[in-house]
Amino acid sequence: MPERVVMQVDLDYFYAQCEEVRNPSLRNKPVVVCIYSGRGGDSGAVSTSNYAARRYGVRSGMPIARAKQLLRNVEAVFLKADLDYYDEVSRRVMNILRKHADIFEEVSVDEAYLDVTEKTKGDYEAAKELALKIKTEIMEAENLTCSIGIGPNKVIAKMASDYQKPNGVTLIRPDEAVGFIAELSVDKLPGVGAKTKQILEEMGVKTIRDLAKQDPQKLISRFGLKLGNYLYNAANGRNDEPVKERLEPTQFSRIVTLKQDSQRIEEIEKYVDEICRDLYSRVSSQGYVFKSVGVITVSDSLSTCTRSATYEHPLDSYEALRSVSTALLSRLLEEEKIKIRRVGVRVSDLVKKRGQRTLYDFLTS
DNA sequence: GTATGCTTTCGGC
DNA sequence: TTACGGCCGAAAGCATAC
Repeated sequence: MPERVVMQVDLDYFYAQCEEVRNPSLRNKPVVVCIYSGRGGDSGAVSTSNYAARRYGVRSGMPIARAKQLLRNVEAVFLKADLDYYDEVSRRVMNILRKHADIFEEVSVDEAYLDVTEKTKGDYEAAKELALKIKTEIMEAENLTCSIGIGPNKVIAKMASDYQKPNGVTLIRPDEAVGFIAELSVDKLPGVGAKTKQILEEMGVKTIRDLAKQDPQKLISRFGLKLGNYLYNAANGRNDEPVKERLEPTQFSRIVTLKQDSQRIEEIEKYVDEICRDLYSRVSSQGYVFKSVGVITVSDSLSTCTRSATYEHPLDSYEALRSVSTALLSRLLEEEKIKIRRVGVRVSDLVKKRGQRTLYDFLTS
């Protein structure tokens, strides 16, 4: 296969940066974007924060009360996340990115891969020019900065964009890839979290250079065929995962925090009813029915439990979703003697309703 | 034993 | 000192069929 040119674009501290754009007086101050649980006070978690807040140790996922503690002596701003607004900004930015790619893959609200092999004719200098042009265009249209990584595959492009942020451009040519990642810690490799890192550490593997020298059979026996092969190849700068368009969502879910912890099914069912109503209207308005339904619970000790069911024919009404969800919930509550803090419902195995144009139809028309 | 498909958990943002 | 969201996609885990 001829050498590819892959670009990864990451919008910097996205939610907090959107807030700075909407209200420029926030710049220079620590900004913490929060999702409140609805239990009152500071109950909830930090979604993201700007770099001024990060300097004080604020991190995504942290309890809001802890972030307030870290920022107690500072003039900081805490905001409730406005997800609809961020989605709208994201949609406009993705439309800019899409038109510069041969193949475009939207990974999340703030991240995308672009295969630009043909657009650049395989020339890395041209790719760097294109990255600068994209950054300028996003700045002029939305006042947003982003970080861009360019490399011969998705893994190298992602690690390149992580290398210099915020507002960076990092170019790694094919012959530089192995050297660029060699001395980084293994957990810089996408897909290596705390668990894999610890196992590797026990094998005496700390850096990606160490990982690249391992016997691939040994990695496969420890991590399985798929992850073992991935680790071995990625550590050696190789990754053949294609950039591919994601035209349709694969699941929808909605989860809420109860006003207070409960183990009473009648109480929890009230929330499930409401969630099903809301979720069904969202899924239906986007033209989908679904063959799988799952309920998710989070206990008072923050452990997660789920139950799900798959049917041969798609479910296509709120009533069906509610009745399946409550049945799954009662089964879960019988089997697990836990106090529930949060409850949610998920639908997957989506099927497009008849007569609905797919996103693919729309984009290619 | 292996392939397949469904359920549950994990991890990133 | 503690504190704790709402999504998503994909991997891991498990059961079943052959």
